[in-house]
Amino acid sequence: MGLNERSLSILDAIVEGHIASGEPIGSRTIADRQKLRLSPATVRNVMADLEERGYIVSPHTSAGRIPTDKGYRFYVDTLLQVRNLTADERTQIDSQCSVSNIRTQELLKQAGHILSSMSSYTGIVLAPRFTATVFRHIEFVPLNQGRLLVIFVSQSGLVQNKIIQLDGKLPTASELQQITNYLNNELSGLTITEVRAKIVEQMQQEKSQYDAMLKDALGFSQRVFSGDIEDDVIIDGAANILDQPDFADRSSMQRLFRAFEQKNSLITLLDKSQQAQGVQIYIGSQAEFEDFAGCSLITTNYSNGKQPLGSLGVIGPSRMKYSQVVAVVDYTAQLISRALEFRE
Amino acid sequence: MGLNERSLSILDAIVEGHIASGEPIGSRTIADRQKLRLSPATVRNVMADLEERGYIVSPHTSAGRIPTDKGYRFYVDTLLQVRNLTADERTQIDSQCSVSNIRTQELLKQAGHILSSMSSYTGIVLAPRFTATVFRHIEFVPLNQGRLLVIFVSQSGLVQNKIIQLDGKLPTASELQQITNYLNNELSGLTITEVRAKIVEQMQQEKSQYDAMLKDALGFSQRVFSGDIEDDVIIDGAANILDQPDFADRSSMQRLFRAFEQKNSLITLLDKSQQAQGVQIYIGSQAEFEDFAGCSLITTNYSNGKQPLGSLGVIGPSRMKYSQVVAVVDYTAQLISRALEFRE
DNA sequence: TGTTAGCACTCCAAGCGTGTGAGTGCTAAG
DNA sequence: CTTAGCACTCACACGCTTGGAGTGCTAACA
Repeated sequence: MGLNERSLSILDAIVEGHIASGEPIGSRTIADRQKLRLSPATVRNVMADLEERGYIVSPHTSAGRIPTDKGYRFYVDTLLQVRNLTADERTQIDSQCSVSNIRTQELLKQAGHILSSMSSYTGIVLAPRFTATVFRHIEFVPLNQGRLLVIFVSQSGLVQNKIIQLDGKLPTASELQQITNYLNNELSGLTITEVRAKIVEQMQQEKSQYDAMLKDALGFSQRVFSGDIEDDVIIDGAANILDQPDFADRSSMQRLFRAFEQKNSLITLLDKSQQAQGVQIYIGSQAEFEDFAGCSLITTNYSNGKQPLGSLGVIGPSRMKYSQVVAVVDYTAQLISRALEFRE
Repeated sequence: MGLNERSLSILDAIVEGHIASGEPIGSRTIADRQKLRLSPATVRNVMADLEERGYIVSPHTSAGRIPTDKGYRFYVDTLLQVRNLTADERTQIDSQCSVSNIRTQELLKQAGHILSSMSSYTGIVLAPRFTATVFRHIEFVPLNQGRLLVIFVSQSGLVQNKIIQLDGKLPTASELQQITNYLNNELSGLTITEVRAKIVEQMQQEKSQYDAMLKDALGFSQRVFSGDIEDDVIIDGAANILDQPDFADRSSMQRLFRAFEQKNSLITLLDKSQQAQGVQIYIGSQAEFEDFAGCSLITTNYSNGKQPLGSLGVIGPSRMKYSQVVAVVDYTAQLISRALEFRE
């Protein structure tokens, strides 16, 4: 059932050859550059076998073979040799990243830029889920027309804001201050998810029915924390995919750019990879990845040293320089994790 | 020197014909669809004249004529008839825009989406310059590692934040509160530009040398307000330009997408249009617009009823449905202005 | 039995000549 | 000044040919 030594070696040569050149690879090319000296005819026999098993196809009768998605999958799972970054690449990355004294959001943008520029594909970064971050501070600023601006801050310094419309009477400044103090004391140190639970719990307690301030406080905060906060994805270097001959035709470019604008399917994938361990590779038209047919996505998560916060990675053609990109993604994630280590 | 009635009419027909079809327009086509009945030969004479004056060119000997940038310029300045939006289009726009109870940022994103979807080109929105907005509120949240999160809010509810690194002793909570109160009292109602001036002025006064709190307050705020805050441009529907046959070739697509990623040249243009009155049209390789050769930009500013806040518009090929897009841009700006009327 | 040389076959891509149609500029007549 | 007529140009599509790359198959060989 499995592939023998020789088949592996030939499949490897086909995939790497095709990644390097972009052209279909013929039996001759393989026979020439192969350590185990084989004639093209023998290689052809093996290739016919590999084709039957679905690892490679030929675009037409008289062309060489190119890997299928299954072929790529097999390649990254078993044959791929991840190389280390050169010292040069490393310094290049380090110099693009100023870790200290900077907003988390900026840091993540830098990460996106590093990913795209080092890979020459498209860099993507999923910002930390706000619901998973730890509550630090809340602040109310009354605006005009009965609108109330609510600002909340996570332990790491991530800031989110929301405007709520108050219908009834407006609280006075001192009432607002009271509410602020109350919430800051009660909720500090909880994750947003925990905050939500706590609010619901407290609202059900009898006490809240009689204490007007408490009632207001809970009412506000429920409205604040109830809506979903849109997940934030940073995309850098989308234009790079225009350089890829793999997407030269109009329609596939359109498909990709629309997918980038949509973002949802990216979020799903990045979210999944956030929960996983180590570097993940999604290939071609694998499930949940239809919008990105012909692409591969290499991701891993970043953390604050304690828990995963988000994930980052690179999207490029299936015909991708995996060994390099995996190294870049991995290193960038480490860099970002270290930078965030003391923030959350 | 000027063009006579007939030349105008023919130039108009060429531009509109080419906008509608994308093809070069020949003398025959014009002669057929023209009110003033002229033979193709006569039309040809006029066309030769127009070509000599630089309003049109023919891509090759045996093709019709297409407008030059100068031709488009003349067309939009003198010949363009802006049509009104149909009731249908209007409701379509209105339905895409929920004006109330929403963050300014969201509102502007909606505007971008309206612009791109209604024009089927690319919508762009320049968010209000933070420096031009009116200061409302400042808040300090201490983070770990001597980092201080500063949040400031404009009158309209726009929130910006910044992290500053404190080297020396950290202020206590009550000192921070004092500083907060002081700044909120002193600076409220000023624009950020005025705020900057005031800080400098106060720092020069003798008093600030002796009052430690005041010194801290001024020191912090100088650091906060000194850096430039990146102008924010919203781009929606960049993928739409892939539909345009005008940018079918690889290189011009790349050029455009890179320009979108850069943003600076867009900001320059949008900023300029913010200071101007009414709808502005930039065409082709006009000065400051080299990155967008082959494109036109239609913009106008939006306001809060008192002063211009930012600008919005549409980028598309020079061969653009000007009459429709101008109407869309204009209407959208009105919509946004009305929505922001009571916010600032 | 596995490997290899040889051969016929297929198919793409590039090159070339040709015909066609659209559109022009020019000239001479109205 | 306008127009009909005509010769000319050029892009584009079509068909044809050729060359090369690569395949599958078969038969011989170790």
